[in-house]
Parts: sequence; C-alpha cells; structure tokens
Amino acid sequence: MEKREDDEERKSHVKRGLWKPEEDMILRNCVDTHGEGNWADISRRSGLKRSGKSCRLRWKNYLRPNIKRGGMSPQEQDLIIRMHKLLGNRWSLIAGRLPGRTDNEVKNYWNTHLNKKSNSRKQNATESVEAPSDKPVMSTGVRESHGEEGTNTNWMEETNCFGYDVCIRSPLTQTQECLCDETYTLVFDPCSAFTDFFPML
DNA sequence: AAACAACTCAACCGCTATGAC
DNA sequence: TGTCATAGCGGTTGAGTTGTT
Repeated sequence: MEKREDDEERKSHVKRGLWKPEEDMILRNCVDTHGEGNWADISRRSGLKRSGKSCRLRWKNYLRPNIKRGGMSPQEQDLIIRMHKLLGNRWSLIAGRLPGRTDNEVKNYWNTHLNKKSNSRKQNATESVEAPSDKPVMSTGVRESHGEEGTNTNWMEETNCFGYDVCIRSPLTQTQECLCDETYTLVFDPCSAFTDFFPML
C-alpha cells in the first residue's frame, strides 16, 4: 500500500505524453555527453522530468543515429512476414534483421498493415487448402547468444526448403561455438520443432 | 462543413531477465 | 541466497490524423 502511494507520488512528478523538439535536443545532448546506457542517470542529469524508461524509449525509437523513417519497402515487408512466421511476436529480434527499424515500428507496422494482409492471405489459403497454423514455425525457445543487438546482418547461413535462412543448433550443443559465429542462434528442441519445420514429412 | 468512424503510431504499462550487492 | 535497481520486451492505450457519410 505504501509502495503504491510512493509510485503514485513518483508518477505525479514525471512528465508524460508526446516529446517536444526541445526535450529531444536536451536528451540528445545528454546522451552525446554521458553516453547511452544508464537511463536513470541520464534522466536525472538532463533535468527533463521524464522517467529513465521514457528517455530510453525516445532515444531508441527516434533519436538514435541511423534510424530509418518512412514507409517499409516491399523487401522489408516480406522479411517481416517471413520472420514473424518463423519467430512469432519477437519484435526485437525481427527488428534486429531490419537495419534502422525499431521493434516498436515493426510491431506497429505488423499490427496495422501486415496482420491484415497476412490474415487475408491465410483466408485465401483456407479457401483452397487447409491453412497453416497461426503459431510460429519455430515454436520452441529462441535465444540471444552473444553480441550486441542489431549489429550483425548475416547471421542466417543455411537456407531451408521454405526459403528461410536460419542458423540452427541443438540444445545439446549449447556450449559449442555457433558455426556461423553471429549474434543470434535459434535453439530449439528437434523433437517438437522438426515436425513444424518439415510438416510434409 | 460538420459529425462520426476508422486508422495510425508514439508512448505508456506491466512483466521478466539480469547484474550488483 | 535473497533483495533491489535497472534494462529490455511485448501488449495496450489514446491522441492525432484521415476517410466517409
């Protein structure tokens, strides 16, 4: 109860809502000076009455260098659709494959554009043949293994029969080096994932 | 031109994971 | 080993915009 009151009090002192250009400028300067990372500290130092969380989100989604704005290209759309089929709602992983795009942007884009498109495709498929499951193809664990988010662009080494490029290793070999030596490794249980990957067998 | 509906997307919320102590 | 603070994620909300009647 007391904690709740503390939260209420803290929230009442925190500014919310859309960011103004001058706030963006202050945040950008502060990150330039003190570096990216300790958002609670940046929130304090900046003098902005924004939470660290809010500062981090604003930086990550809008102020970070190399952010790409504007509509998605057909290639990006296609990649999102295929990655979503493979990974499900793992927006940060999907966004990591799209340079300059954020997880929030990918998520919004999926929910407003591609979800419908995907559903209508599925609808059409249902009319002819049995539609595939809505669940991701890779139904078991997907883990980040090493490296920094969004720094690699060619983790996908092998191409499977669906045209998805994937790097796969068994959970039995988690201590081994991933052959493709890249950031993300899809770790999955072959028993349950095999039939998902190769439904025709 | 006005009213309403539908859509878009920036921002927030709640939760989990992780690391420091 | 437990607790706390912080970062990061996905789901959700709601203000602003656009389209329709």
